[in-house]
Amino acid sequence: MRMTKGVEWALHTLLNLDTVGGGPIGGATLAEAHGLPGPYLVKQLQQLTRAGLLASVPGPRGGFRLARPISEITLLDVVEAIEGDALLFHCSEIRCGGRIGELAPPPAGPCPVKSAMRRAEEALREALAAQTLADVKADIDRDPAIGQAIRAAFD
Amino acid sequence: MRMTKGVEWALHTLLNLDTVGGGPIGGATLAEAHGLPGPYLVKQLQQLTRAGLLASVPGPRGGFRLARPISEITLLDVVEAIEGDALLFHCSEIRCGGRIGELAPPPAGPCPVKSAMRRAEEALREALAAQTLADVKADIDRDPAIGQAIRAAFD
DNA sequence: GGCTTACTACTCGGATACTGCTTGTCCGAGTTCAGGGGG
DNA sequence: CCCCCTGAACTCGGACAAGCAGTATCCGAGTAGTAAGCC
Repeated sequence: MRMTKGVEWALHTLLNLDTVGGGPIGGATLAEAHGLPGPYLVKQLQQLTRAGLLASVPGPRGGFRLARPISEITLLDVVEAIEGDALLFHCSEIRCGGRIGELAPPPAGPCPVKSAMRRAEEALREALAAQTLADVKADIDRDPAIGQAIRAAFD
Repeated sequence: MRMTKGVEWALHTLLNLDTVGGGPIGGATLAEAHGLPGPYLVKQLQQLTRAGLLASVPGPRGGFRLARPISEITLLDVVEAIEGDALLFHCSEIRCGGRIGELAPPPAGPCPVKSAMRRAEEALREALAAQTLADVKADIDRDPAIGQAIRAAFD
């Protein structure tokens, strides 16, 4: 039950793109800003592009730019873009296997264990969807020096 | 971001132990009930024992029994026992690495990205802690045939 | 007949292989920009 | 002097290895029950 590093990388990179603004920025440049392995970060950014969070422009002077303002990007959008839409708890329906499955017909309703876990998982998704990247950036901007350093790193 | 199968196995096994009641039940018997690989299920049950949810008794006629009533076992207890207490989102503090880290001193406060993710994760933990195994069992017992089949499988 | 004792069978417990996913890297297709040549 | 064309360099995109955690399995340590032997 561990989240991929790509989520952290994507979040910071999206925030950097908003802080710097302007035209597209190359994947290598974005990676150097945080000391990340360039090609692998690009792999994650491609998933963000497929999810519609980023737009990629090829060729020289190309790179990635935000597809929409960060106030319209939630944490859930980023997590789902990187991690996929696979659920946290996958029910294997083991209640229908083994001796219990042989002795009783498959129950009609959904698995109560699955339902209970699904409720908890829904709480996570709601909490992720309730926060946008703009909220996070407002927290970062309490210290103006940080935004200044980020802009300087991309010159 | 996928939960271990062991969580599902542990939840069903704990519920079975409560349904059957009585003395300890061997790991192999518990595994056959759901058609699970026996030795591996025992490995998970050992973690539940270490967490204080189960009590193990060695020797013939031994096995595992509940260490406390399921009304005092939450979903969070089970998840933490199996998955460990590692957080879902691990912050690598990449904001302090690369060019940004070279240009600016390490920020004082906690990473806002980490804080935002931590809030969402806390919502998950609260939702897991709010549900006990007794709640799940009450849902299962709506169909009396299921409990009957479970008890029959352990005869 | 009752008690002690040794044995056996069954249990948990940890140490040991195997598989799939995360992580990391590389090379190729496509596009823009720049420079040179022609009109 | 302006326009067109060709070349090159830089970008993204997907295909290709390495490391690690989850998955599955096995064998050893320990204990209770049992049966035999002795008093």
